[in-house]
Amino acid sequence: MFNKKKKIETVDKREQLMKTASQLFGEKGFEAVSTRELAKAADVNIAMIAYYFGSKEGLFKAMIEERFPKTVTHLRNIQKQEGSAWDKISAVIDLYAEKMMGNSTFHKLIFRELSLEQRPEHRDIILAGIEKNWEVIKTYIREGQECGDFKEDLDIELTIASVFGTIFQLINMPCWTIRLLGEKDEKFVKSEVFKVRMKKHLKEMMKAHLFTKQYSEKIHPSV
Amino acid sequence: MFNKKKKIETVDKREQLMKTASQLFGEKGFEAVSTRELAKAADVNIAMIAYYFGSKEGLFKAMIEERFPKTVTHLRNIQKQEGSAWDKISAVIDLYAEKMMGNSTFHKLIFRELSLEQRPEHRDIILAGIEKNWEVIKTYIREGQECGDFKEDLDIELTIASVFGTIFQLINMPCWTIRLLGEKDEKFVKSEVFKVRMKKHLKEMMKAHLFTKQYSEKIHPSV
DNA sequence: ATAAATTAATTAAACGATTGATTAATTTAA
DNA sequence: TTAAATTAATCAATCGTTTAATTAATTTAT
Repeated sequence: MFNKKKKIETVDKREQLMKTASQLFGEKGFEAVSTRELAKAADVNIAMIAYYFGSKEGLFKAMIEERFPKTVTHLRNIQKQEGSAWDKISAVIDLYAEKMMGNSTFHKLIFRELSLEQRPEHRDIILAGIEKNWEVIKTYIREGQECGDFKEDLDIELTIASVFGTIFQLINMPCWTIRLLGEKDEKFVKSEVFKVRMKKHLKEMMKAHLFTKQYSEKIHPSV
Repeated sequence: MFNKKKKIETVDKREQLMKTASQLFGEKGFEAVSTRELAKAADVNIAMIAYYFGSKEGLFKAMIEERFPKTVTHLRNIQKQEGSAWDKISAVIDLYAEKMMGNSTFHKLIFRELSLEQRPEHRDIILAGIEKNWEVIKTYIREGQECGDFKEDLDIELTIASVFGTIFQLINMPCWTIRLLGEKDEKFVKSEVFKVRMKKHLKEMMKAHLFTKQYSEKIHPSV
């Protein structure tokens, strides 16, 4: 055979392991997934974990490092686009709703890792990746304050926590969410209908929270 | 000896196991804590786990069932007290801030369990305990709507998710929170200062979110 | 009330099973 | 031919659980 299967298959099996790990670790937790279960699900020999990643933990670390979404670029692109400060906050909400819903099992993993006191090294990697994003979001909020649209006395950090917390709560605990919403199927939290509803709620809440009374009067004059 | 040591010591060791399990499972996750580590930390023979709870999983289940906070009573007490609908929402925020901050390791455990697909039975126990609380909170929001204080077009369920999500995000991932707030010590998220700040933010955000424009005008007339 | 009998609580040691990791041999690709 | 990739088999260590023996507490019988 003259086809260059080597490189291709190499990448495939390494990638296959990371993909499967992301899925299984996200669903069950790192410790609950054995290397045998993982290798079988990835259709790969168990020794390949050590071959490519050194160990199960090495695979976990590599997975976080390589698959962690590089959101900061998208966030900065929002700045380049025209629009008011609110338009940018609105775009931030859209961006995170899309990102976290599109990769919910991975984000389950990420946030679970942050709630554990097991692997400080992983936490540092994750937080380093997130921290930059906060700064961009803060810029947008301050921009709205400077032009007089947003309130001056906002708790900017906790406002960010509320946006993340809302999405996280809804996405990472599907059983909680469907119970709250009275839905039957857990797949509902992955649906377009739910995504629209979540975005709408977050934007309405943030609008009321961020904008000054004056602005609110201007666009919604009282009867 | 005529002292009734038996019953007393029995309760002690059983209780000691549950207390230690709550702590360790909360910090490290259920699977990451071995029965030996648990028994040693609880200063109890390893066989006592099987003796009192049947198994490690049995201990976990018993711990959730027996230690899960019975919040619904406190929530209903809020109803009995006088005050506006907003006073009740405000009291709900206070209640949950206090409860979740006062027992953060246990709540880490609870919410982590809801994000996993491992033990459906545990999820059902937890959700059954939470569900009743939602209904009470919904009553208070509807009350505010009926008397004209709150907006008519609120997404009540997602509003609840935002309150829970904010607290959860801040409490259950201390490393995330101190990084966001620029603090050094993880103990900050357990401090009184932080608790006050969290309550203040949540109440201000919810005030802006829940109240009608008319009401907002009435108490904060624009210049 | 006291001794004997019974039950409950506790222990150290060991159980088989499974864990993550490694080996040495084999296959594949360059 | 050589290096990389892949395999089945095996490693010691640890896992949750159980055992059989012992101590402590309670009940029963006298």
